[in-house]
Amino acid sequence: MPWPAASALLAPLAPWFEAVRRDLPWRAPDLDAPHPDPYAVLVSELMLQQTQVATVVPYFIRWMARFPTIRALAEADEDTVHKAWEGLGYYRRARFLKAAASRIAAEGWPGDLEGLTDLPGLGPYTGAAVGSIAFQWPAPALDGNAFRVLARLLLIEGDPKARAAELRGWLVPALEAHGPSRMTQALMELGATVCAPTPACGGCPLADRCRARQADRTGEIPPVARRTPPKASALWLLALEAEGHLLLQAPAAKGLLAGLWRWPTLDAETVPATPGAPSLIAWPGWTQVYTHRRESVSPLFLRVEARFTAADGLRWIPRDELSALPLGKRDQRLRDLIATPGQRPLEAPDPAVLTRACAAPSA
DNA sequence: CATGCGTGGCG
DNA sequence: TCGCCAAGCAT
Repeated sequence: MPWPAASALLAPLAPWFEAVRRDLPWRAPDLDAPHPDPYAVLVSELMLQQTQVATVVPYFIRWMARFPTIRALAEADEDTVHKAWEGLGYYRRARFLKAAASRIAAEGWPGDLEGLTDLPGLGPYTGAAVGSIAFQWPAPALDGNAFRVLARLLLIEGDPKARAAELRGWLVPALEAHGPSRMTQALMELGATVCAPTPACGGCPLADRCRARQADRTGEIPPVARRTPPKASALWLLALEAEGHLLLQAPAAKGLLAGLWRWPTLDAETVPATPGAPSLIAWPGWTQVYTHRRESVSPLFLRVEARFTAADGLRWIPRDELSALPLGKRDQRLRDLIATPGQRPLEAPDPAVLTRACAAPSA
């Protein structure tokens, strides 16, 4: 069955959004004008990738105070940028955002959708979101929310992302009729608050025309994708102190927690626990969960007499400079622990083994 | 194109 | 406790 015209089908979304929309710090009051600060839209959209609104709000406010303009961000150093992103996750977004700011500072804002999508960290969704919300271009932005709403409304079988191009073309007249910024945000807001994975159809402005609802199939549209189970590992997380300095691993260029400083880790499989361990302080461990990994973390604190020549990638950091370094949640947790008294462990690795593992190979 | 990338909240 | 997932993107 062919789809009805988008402009008429989605018309109830516009007044609904005007009535329910939240006053978020990146939103402009006037939905019909270009946004007064496209940079604010860019920042918010990068932060909102795979991240919920409530989590983003405080980060956005601090970020805009710290880097108020494209130029301020373009000129910032990488540790500062990561520090402002610390705890938000998916840290390469921070590097992409800085790289995008550098390009915009040098070349100005792109003049079309393709130019936006070519910026680092901007794909089909984010490019269209910035284009429609910041510049009022009729570029449909399809995120997970929008795909779910449209899949149900139009009763699309299978993965709606496979029909993204078709859906975007279908949506353009609706954006032109009701306003690109208004329609883009309304579609996502509906998916986030009403047409959620478990829908609340009673509050939906499109309930009377929703094909999935008419077929009583909202529970199975769209289908949920299977995901690969996380890999499990176990490690010692080591805070090693000497002469008022702590041993940290410098940021990696790619991979998990790239761009962040980390405590040295030792594979718990290769460094067996030994009873005693008199000079160590340990705390009860915890399970650290990432998207594709589960780490069983055992935090340790070891003081040694003198700084030794550290292994490649490890650096001695003065204790009072530690708080300025960006760390992931796992490493923040040990940073917090060493500020408080600990307990002697019953089981821990041999301190000599830990020290040796962090030292440069002797000549 | 399947996989990797963080974290917090929810049922 | 645990699995699911949230305004995706790059490789």
